[in-house]
Amino acid sequence: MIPTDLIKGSLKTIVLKLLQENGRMYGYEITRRVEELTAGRIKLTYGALYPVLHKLENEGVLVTESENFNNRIRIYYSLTDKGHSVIAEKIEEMKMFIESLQNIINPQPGITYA
Amino acid sequence: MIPTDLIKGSLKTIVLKLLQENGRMYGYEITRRVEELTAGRIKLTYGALYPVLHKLENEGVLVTESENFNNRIRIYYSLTDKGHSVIAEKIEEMKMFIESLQNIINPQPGITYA
DNA sequence: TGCAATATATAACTATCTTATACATATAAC
DNA sequence: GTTATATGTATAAGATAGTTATATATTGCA
Repeated sequence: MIPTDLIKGSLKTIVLKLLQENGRMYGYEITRRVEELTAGRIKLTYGALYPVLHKLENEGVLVTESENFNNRIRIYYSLTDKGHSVIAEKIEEMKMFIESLQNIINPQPGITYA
Repeated sequence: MIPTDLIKGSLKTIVLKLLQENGRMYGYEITRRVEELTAGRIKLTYGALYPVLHKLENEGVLVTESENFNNRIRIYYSLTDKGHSVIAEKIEEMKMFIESLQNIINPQPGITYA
């Protein structure tokens, strides 16, 4: 398991990226998918996820549609136009972050950035 | 520039990794080296760095030696035995973290973990 | 003489997540 | 039948870890 400290700052980017890939998803589904994609190494907690989803909705990054499935409510989230540009930016930041971390943990002489 | 939120949780690992690579370093030098290795994309703040160094020293992960250079005090930090095993562990976590992030931001069908 | 770089330090504040808790249904196992 | 597990959303209290601002002091360059 990856310690939560490491994951903290990436939560928003992870959520938005999944919505970009999948069109729309509900909260529970997002946690499932993250576990799947990371072989169980990243488990989002609901106490973190739902407040973030609500916040992103309030910021106009996400919109919701409520649906009923088997007598259970599902609240689907999807990206707004603003959301699409936000995630595009966050992905760039994430790539730079990963590249930077790799330069630190696996230093190679002569490595250069574009 | 990479937003600080993303970097937050990685601070300890970054610091310890540099000490593992370089034997011993002082605080100011660490921030310089991180900027160098990341093309200025990661800038550690002293308000974060020094408290972390002190904490790691208190935990027995680091030891210090004070030296005088040009009438300026330099406090060199280096890993203890405990520090060496701590960073080894943290590097493994960091690698899993990076791998996980890559699976999320760059999803490929059929990707599997070892 | 003034500014940038070098060098360490801490306190107040803020953001963000964890942990615990709450509520509610469906389904499989026993 | 009833118990456990999975599904599904939600929030409040507390902890953690960082940012921002500030302090102190020397060197070297313009």
